[in-house]
Amino acid sequence: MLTAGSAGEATIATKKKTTDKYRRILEAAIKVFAEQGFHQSTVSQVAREAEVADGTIYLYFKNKDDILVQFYRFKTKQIFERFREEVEKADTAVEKLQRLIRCHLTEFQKDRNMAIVYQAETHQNRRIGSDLLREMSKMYRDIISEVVELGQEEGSIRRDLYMGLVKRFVNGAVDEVINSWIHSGGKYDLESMAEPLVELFINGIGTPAAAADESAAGAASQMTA
Amino acid sequence: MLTAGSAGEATIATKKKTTDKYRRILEAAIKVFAEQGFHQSTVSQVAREAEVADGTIYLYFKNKDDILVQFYRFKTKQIFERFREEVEKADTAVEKLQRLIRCHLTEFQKDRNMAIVYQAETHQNRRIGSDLLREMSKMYRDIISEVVELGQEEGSIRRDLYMGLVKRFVNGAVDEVINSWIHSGGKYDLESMAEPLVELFINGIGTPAAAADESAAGAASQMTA
Amino acid sequence: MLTAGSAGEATIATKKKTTDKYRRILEAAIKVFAEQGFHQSTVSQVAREAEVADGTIYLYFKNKDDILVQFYRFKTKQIFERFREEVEKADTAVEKLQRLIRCHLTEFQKDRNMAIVYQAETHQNRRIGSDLLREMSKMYRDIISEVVELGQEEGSIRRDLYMGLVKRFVNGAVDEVINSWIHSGGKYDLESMAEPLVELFINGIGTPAAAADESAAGAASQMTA
Amino acid sequence: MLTAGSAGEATIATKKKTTDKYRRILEAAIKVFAEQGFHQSTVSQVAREAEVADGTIYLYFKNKDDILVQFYRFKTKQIFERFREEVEKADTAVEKLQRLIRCHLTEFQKDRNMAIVYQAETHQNRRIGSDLLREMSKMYRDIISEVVELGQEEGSIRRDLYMGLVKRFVNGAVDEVINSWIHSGGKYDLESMAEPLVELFINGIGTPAAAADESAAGAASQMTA
DNA sequence: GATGAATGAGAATTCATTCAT
DNA sequence: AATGAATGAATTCTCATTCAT
Repeated sequence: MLTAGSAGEATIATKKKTTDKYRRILEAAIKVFAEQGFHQSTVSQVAREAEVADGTIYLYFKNKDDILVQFYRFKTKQIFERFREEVEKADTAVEKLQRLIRCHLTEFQKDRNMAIVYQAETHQNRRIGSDLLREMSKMYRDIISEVVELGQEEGSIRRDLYMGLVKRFVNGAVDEVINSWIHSGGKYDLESMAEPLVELFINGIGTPAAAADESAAGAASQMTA
Repeated sequence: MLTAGSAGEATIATKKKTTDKYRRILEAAIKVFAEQGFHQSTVSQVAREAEVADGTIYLYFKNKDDILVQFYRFKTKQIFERFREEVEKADTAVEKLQRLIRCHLTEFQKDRNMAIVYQAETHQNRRIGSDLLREMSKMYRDIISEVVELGQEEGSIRRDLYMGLVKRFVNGAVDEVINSWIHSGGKYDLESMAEPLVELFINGIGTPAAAADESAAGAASQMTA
Repeated sequence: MLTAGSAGEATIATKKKTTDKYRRILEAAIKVFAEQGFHQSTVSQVAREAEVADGTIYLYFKNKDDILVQFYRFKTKQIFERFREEVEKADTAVEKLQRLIRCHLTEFQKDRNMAIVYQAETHQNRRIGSDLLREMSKMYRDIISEVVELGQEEGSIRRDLYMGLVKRFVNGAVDEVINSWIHSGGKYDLESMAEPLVELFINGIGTPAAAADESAAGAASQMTA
Repeated sequence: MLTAGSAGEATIATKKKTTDKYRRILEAAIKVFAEQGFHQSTVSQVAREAEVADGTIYLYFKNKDDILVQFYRFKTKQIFERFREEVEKADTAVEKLQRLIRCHLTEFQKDRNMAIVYQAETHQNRRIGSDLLREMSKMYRDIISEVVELGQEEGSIRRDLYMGLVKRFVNGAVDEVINSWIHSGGKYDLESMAEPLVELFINGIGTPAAAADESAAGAASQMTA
């Protein structure tokens, strides 16, 4: 999970060892943070879990906060790269959306510790610089935009949508599904929620008949900003 | 906001003063926590903001955590009572849903500090006993259930819905809308998001045509558990 | 136990009530101190036990330490008056000694809380001014001196004794017997230890034969200062 | 005094330093506690006296109480080992008793701070687990038992003795002699009290004549349990 | 690079004492 | 005299961070 894929598979032994230790610390940190929460965790606990000395951590990270920031930055980048890959595999908007959501759920299901820390920090917006948060938000929005715009061209997605709201609508629902899964102790299969969730995004909870009625009133009040 | 409505509107002067100080501390705490985060805030800062001595806080709260717990417990109760009231004012399911969402957004818009602390804790699930969190989740689910079931009877809401997912779908989207508003610095009007959001819940983002296509495939994969 | 016998049975109602409260606080304090130790006890606990307000305590006592000092001063005086009375009732030295020891044990057995606090403070020599402690030590020594001197005149007590040592010898043994009793939970009868203890003081643990041998060597090394 | 003899005389420099610091803290603590009393002393004062940082203390001791407990446990063990050694050096009961008492007094005279803290805690029975206290009491009793039983076989010590009482009799007297010495400011020679004290234990304060009279009455009331 | 002992600033909490009512 | 809410100084303990080895 935390493989620094882009780090270029260091060729020198020393470098390799170094990277190893970096990864070991990061993974240990996520485990400890997931179990106890960031504030309740101590640098010593992370060091013990990583089987390094306390001081060693400061050779790889500026300070305790930096562990979280580096994790978050790396993970965000990694996840969005995966998202892009997945979305590109499909042709239609609906299929793209489905792949996006499934990928999102699958990635978080694969590593529950990561999921816990990632979700907690996303909603904490303090330690993680708000720049990073904004950037992340934008990346998500860009993906959604692309998909929605494609759907609009295809005729499968409505044209009267406020993109900012659609992004929050999708992102919020997925996040909540993940949070519920975390709180449940990760007992059920998260990935299987992808399809029904997308179906809700597309069709909503209303009946077609009601939708027809609603559309008259609703469309009028639509935000278009 | 933080008026302990049920505390019995103390008639004696002494009692009144006591309640006053309790409220002053609670309000100060929420302000400080909102600005700096719970962990970054010190009891001394709260005391200074409330203009009381550090020790005074411990006359009203068991410890630092207890401030948050009492706030959360009280606020949750208060909010859900408001939700119930609002929902009952309307007759149709769609109207009920609209009132619920609008009320939710309005309440949080009214007090940004409260909103910040409340949202952060809801996604923190450490300090706040998970019992309280579960209970809160259930309350939300119950309200949604009622509305959805009414809609199903009316014929305005689909019958093939997995209630657990619908709850997360709605709750998640609303939460994300609130979070975005908080991060934006509370600059725009939150309440105005209610209508378009509900419209999305009802109709989804798909076009009726696409919905017709999708329903064939989608309905088959619907969770009904 | 804590009746201020010498206070003169106040004749005015107000005065009586006042004295009552003073006694109530003192008794409550001894109970609380005995159960938890002086430092572990709080003024509030004493107030609660005495059923008065915290502030009331400061109308009768200068501060927390003063409660202990007043108790100790009063109790010491009371005890030594009793000791004197008892000693005077007998004619022979041995009988006087027996009455003294029995009285000592009986008084402490009568009120275990008092015993606990008294013994602890006697060996603490910090809070209690060392003046008081010295005075107490002197009183004990004076009583012992009298008895021993009488015995020497009678011919029942040896003449080659260093009084300071005899006082410690007797006082130490009695104290230890009381301490053991306290630690045992006050389960057995303390008073019944008086007679065998005095018998030990008088005869020692050696056999007469050995004593004869020993006396030759022992007497030579006797302190006479 | 506080040398952790059994700690294995660390051979590595690092280890040595560690042990050094442990001892430095312990010695500083005893000094500070002796001067001000345990409760009146602060961890900071101990740290200052030991010339270490406050936090360093917590590397070697679980908490403030633990300093006292470790001191007491170690000292108790050390003292009783010395007692045993001394007792074994002599052949007759009287000589053994003399060596025991002299050793007891000598050890406490050697280190007045230790003596103050040790005596205070022995009579405090709160912080020090009562298990430890009971164990200590038992050790003392065992030594006394051995000596007394030997004396009974030799014919130098009376057979009609209640061992529990004899132990308190001896222990109490010695303790009181030490306490008096402490309160006097440690001015005179404590060791010199050993011989006259033992002489008192053996022969008592009565004259042989009186003893003869007394024995008739006394023996009858002797506890034999 | 790696270590881990040492540091000391900082935080929560307690509680004796005061004082307005 | 009595109250008890309020105070704030004082204390213990934690833990991120440093640095000599």
